Amino acid sequence: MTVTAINPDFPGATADVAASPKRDAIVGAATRLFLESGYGAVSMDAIAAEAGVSKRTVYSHFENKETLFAAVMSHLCSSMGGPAHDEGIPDGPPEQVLTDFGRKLLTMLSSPQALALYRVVTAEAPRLPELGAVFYESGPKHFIDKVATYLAEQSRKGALRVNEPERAAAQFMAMIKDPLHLRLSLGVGPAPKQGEIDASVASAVGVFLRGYTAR
Amino acid sequence: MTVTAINPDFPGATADVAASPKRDAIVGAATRLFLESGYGAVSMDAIAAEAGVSKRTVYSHFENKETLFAAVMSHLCSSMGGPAHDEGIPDGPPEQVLTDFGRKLLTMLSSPQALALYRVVTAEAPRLPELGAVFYESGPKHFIDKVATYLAEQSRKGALRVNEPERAAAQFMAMIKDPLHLRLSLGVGPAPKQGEIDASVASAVGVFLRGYTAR
DNA sequence: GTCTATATGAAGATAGAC
DNA sequence: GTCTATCTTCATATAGAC
Repeated sequence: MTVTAINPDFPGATADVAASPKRDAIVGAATRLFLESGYGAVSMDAIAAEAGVSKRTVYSHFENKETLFAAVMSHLCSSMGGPAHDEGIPDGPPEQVLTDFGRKLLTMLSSPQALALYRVVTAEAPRLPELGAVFYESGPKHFIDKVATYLAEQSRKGALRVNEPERAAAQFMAMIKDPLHLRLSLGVGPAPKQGEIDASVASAVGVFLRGYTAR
Repeated sequence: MTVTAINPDFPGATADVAASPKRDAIVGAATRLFLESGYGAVSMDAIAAEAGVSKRTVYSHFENKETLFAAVMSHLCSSMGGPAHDEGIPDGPPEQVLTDFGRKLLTMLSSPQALALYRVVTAEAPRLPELGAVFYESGPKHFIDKVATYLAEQSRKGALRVNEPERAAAQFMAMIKDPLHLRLSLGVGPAPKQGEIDASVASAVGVFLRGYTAR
């Protein structure tokens, strides 16, 4: 699913038309700098320097800073999650499937890139409402829908008892994500070790399954 | 618990010394503007105008913009949560107590003020690590600790079966908070109605209790 | 398309009078 | 302590040559 499909009016959502090397360099440089320091703290001078082009070149490709930012965010949102974004959730026993999915998800969300994107989007969402919406749809909502579909199917099979698949999926994602992600997004504590991720996921999956297992 | 008690080194954490009317006006104006637009987008001119004083007066009370920001954030963190901040969790049956606590918490977290504070802190945390830490301790961690204490006590009484109270408390908070808060913090969707909050809390409490009830 | 150089405006911070 | 007026810096955006 492309961002364009979600909202064609979001600036920068129009497809990456001609693959220009300098344009790519500009977008790449802007991506690094925006994720590192946020929108306001990055100057067009810095972007030009990081990209190895002149400032005039930046302005020949993008009307202004806002447009460039929108293009960068749009691209990041659509490519977020990497391979996991397009993979479906396989059929299988809930404990194994949810544990596997939860580990992948939490590992991804704990990455410095994902945290930086989340921070920037959260910060700029009030100013750019479309940005928040696009991020939510292509990120959290996208994964919630996948889990909800899986839960509904398992419920149909009798493996689980889930009356509101979307709400249950959001609760699952919350328990997987929030305890660690909240700390990390505030910069509290070090990067998590694999064992920490595994333990958090295992506990969350346990609570969730006890809460939603048919009896 | 004051911010000073958490980290005396956090700039602005020193107690509100002399109650000066103009100083209060400046802090009040800065609070409104920072919460509304974030750190970078607010100018010292705007703060002075909003406070009804000259810019020179602002600088006579605060060394620079950073210091003023730290003072505002410090004050907000310590007063966050309103009355609920200092109340303990009463003893009582888990379903009723957790539902009541969850409603209060989610209502507070859904308020425009709390959302604005969360956005600003998240955005500036990478630049000001102490800010993220102070917010986490006086906000999320503070409430997690309360819940953990309650859960441990109920576990001791045999009403619940909780081996890791802190982890369980974080999971509870996550299910209460995240589904709605994530959307709101990204500016997706309208302000929640009371019924929406109640339904979300009721569902989360149900899952949590089924996951942690002794059997 | 790309560069060097520059115009324009805003924001943080200060000078000096009262 | 407080004000008006100003300085300095820097970021967005543009001009004009190649």
